[in-house]
Amino acid sequence: MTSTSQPDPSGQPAGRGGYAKGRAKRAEVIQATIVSIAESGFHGASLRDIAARAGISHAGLLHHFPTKAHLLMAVLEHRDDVDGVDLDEDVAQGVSFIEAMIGLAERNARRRPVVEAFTVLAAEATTPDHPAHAYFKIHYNEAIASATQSFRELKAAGRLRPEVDPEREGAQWIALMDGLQIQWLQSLAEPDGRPLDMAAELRYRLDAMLTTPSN
Amino acid sequence: MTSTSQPDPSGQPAGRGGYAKGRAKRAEVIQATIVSIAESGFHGASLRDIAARAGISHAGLLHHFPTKAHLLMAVLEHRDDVDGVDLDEDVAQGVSFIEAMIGLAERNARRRPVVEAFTVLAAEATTPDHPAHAYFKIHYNEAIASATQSFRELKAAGRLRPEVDPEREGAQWIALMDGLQIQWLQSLAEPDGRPLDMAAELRYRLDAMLTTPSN
DNA sequence: GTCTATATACCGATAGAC
DNA sequence: GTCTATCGGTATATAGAC
Repeated sequence: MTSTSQPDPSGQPAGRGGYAKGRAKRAEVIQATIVSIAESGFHGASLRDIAARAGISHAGLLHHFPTKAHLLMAVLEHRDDVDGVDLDEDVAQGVSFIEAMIGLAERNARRRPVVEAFTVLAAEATTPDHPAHAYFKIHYNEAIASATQSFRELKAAGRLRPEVDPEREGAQWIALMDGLQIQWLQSLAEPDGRPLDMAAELRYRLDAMLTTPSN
Repeated sequence: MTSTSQPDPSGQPAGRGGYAKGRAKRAEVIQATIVSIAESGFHGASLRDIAARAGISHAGLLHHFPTKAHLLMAVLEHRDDVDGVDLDEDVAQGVSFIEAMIGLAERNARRRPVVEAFTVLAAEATTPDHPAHAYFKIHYNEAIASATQSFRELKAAGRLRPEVDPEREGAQWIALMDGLQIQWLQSLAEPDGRPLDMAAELRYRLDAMLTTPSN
């Protein structure tokens, strides 16, 4: 045979693992969308700009994602998949959700466009008619619930100082992460001085609540 | 951070009480801009929508503010003036900056569009080429510096627990305020359940750091 | 100070060729 | 699967009448 690893150029099912080219282009478009939203927000990002970054026309993009809102949802779902894998891995190893969130902050410090995009989207999506509003409502409810539950467990294990209230700390932990992301992004825009260390800030906050140091 | 009075923004010397109508219309436009940015962000807000809310045409609006960016700057400066008056008042009465920020959170809970607009602007403006980028860089540096200094003073007065680090708490205090604003806005979009009490959350956080209850 | 009318550019989305 | 061409709409900004 001639070329060995030709992944179905015709765009047909091909039984097991078809649509390789289509899925690769979709992934490229999703990455381009994250960068564009990071720079301009959802309203400001244009399909033409995103398509150009992905190396296709904007009509070609709309073949993969029928509307701009569909594209946005694909970005959000993709992020859930990526983060979910890492968090599940940590939790499977017995790491508490709170500790896993510090790990997430560490990984985020290596993915600036993702943080930029989600920071602006979370702010935009507080308006009820934003296409990502429902997503962030669920996303935040779950994150706060998980953090709260984690603090409850730490409290039950006697690892939290007596005056610490798990019911408040869950929401405040998520709020702190969001606020630190804004400051981290701003610190990257300042040429002098080193960037904010989000994970170190979170570690400090957690240690301040623990009866014994975390590490 | 100019907390003093505006020297006639219309550009001409008001002399003996001139330009009253122009200034009133400018104020109306600024309020309309806040609402529009709150709903759509800066990129998504349109001059036609803003002008319609203020009861003029978009060309009439551009008579007062030559470009969209000029309009944005006017909004930011106006907010500095309004908040500056309240904060200066508190500080003049001997209230610490941290306590004054809790008061600000209380007032913000009665100004949803302002919080919406500034939450989305702060996120958008982390990109260096956003027209509000320079403003927020200064704004955050000042806010963090003031909060840090306030924590230093509390520490020196022996009112902070020994393990509390004033150098970290200033930035974390501002981060917490930002994150709570996002959650407060989201809580307003949920018909069930009562809204998040930002001031109560901050009071809890402060009390957790103090050797003696704050109030 | 505000308007109508317009210039110029870009938007999201569709149609149809290949 | 991707393209070119195009539709209908809206964007910021300007020109000039009143």
